[in-house]
Amino acid sequence: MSKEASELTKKKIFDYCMESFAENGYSNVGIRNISKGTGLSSGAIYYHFSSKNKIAQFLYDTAIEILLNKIVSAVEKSSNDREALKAIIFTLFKLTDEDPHLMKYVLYTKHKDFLPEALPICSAKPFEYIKKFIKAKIKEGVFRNVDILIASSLIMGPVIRIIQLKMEGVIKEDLIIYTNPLFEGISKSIFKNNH
Amino acid sequence: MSKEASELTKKKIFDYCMESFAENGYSNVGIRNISKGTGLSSGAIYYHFSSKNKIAQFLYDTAIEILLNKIVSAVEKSSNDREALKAIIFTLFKLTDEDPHLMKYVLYTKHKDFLPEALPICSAKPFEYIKKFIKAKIKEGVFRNVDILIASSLIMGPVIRIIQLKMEGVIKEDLIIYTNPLFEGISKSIFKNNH
DNA sequence: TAAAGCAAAACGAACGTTCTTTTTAATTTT
DNA sequence: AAAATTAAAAAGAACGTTCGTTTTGCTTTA
Repeated sequence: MSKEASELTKKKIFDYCMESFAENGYSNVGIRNISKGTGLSSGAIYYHFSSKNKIAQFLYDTAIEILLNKIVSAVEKSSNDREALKAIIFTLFKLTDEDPHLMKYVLYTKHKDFLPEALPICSAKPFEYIKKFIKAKIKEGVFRNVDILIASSLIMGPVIRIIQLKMEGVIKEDLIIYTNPLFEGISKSIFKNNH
Repeated sequence: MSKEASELTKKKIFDYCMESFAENGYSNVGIRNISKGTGLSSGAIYYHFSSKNKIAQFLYDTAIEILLNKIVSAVEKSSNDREALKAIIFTLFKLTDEDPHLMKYVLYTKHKDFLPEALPICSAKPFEYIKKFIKAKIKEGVFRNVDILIASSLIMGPVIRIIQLKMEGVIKEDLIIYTNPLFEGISKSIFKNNH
């Protein structure tokens, strides 16, 4: 069988599990369920992944990497501090709109329950990157001089909250429309100069 | 057998399950585990609760009620708007310090995974109460006139974020020490007049 | 024709739950 | 007051089912 076909079935497993783990929870998704959902046999699944848990790990690692890349490139494209912060918010909202399952799996899942050695999500690379960004802006005197935990909570708290409201079905619309109003609110709490 | 003794064993099951469900996740806690943890037999457990799921429901309902009572009484004791908001934050932080398992079970659990008809936590009574409070303050012109979703995210987002950081082990200290600095930050984003 | 890809059946362990039996404590009877 | 009765409480084995995983064997492709 061709290598592309093999990669295709692997992708099929990936996609279905991302959606199903996110929507139904890891423990509620069995191999037989994945089998039915992908149209593959359990043997085929175990040919591509050595265990159910390894699928979850792979999903996690991949999702974290995607998220990190998007955030880094969003920040690097920005030409000033306010733009950078807004870009972070926009990127997270946009990704939630475009790939809700991925975002749900990353931000709305207790990975510790089935990935014992996974870092708490706030300590994962994307959020460590944001934390570093915030730290730098405090040091530069752009953000108010408050405890880093306070600062990152004031900034990321509302963002993550909005995303969770979307995931819980409270918000129906695309999240990107909330970028500006939320940014305005966050700005007032964290920027030293609100010109 | 005495009624008090019966209530005591029920409490024993309650306490162990609250802790164990919160720390290990509902699916990872079996009846045999509860049996071992409480020193009771599975028969004894099923004598007091008709199913494992019913235990989880009971925990949820009880926790929600405790939370609601604390928040309502905190708000009602306050003599002005700023005090009221600070009291909400303080109450949530204090409860997290005093009963981390309860708070973890309420705020850090995907109840939908095992309680199919549970409301999303943000739509549960305590948070609906807070939402009403925020709505009223917007109407009164105390808070800025922004979308209610934005307002509640700006206010509760950072609070919940701090609580989650504590639950993930990132924060070691008691949360109540963060009440004032966080309140100051949130104030700037939401109050019309920051005197 | 060897290897890769997959299907299907089967395995043992663990699950939630049920069942029967025993223990315990309070109440009633003598 | 002691003995008998009753019902609640708890124990623990057993049940059927589902779980993740393994095994075996058949296709299909390089």
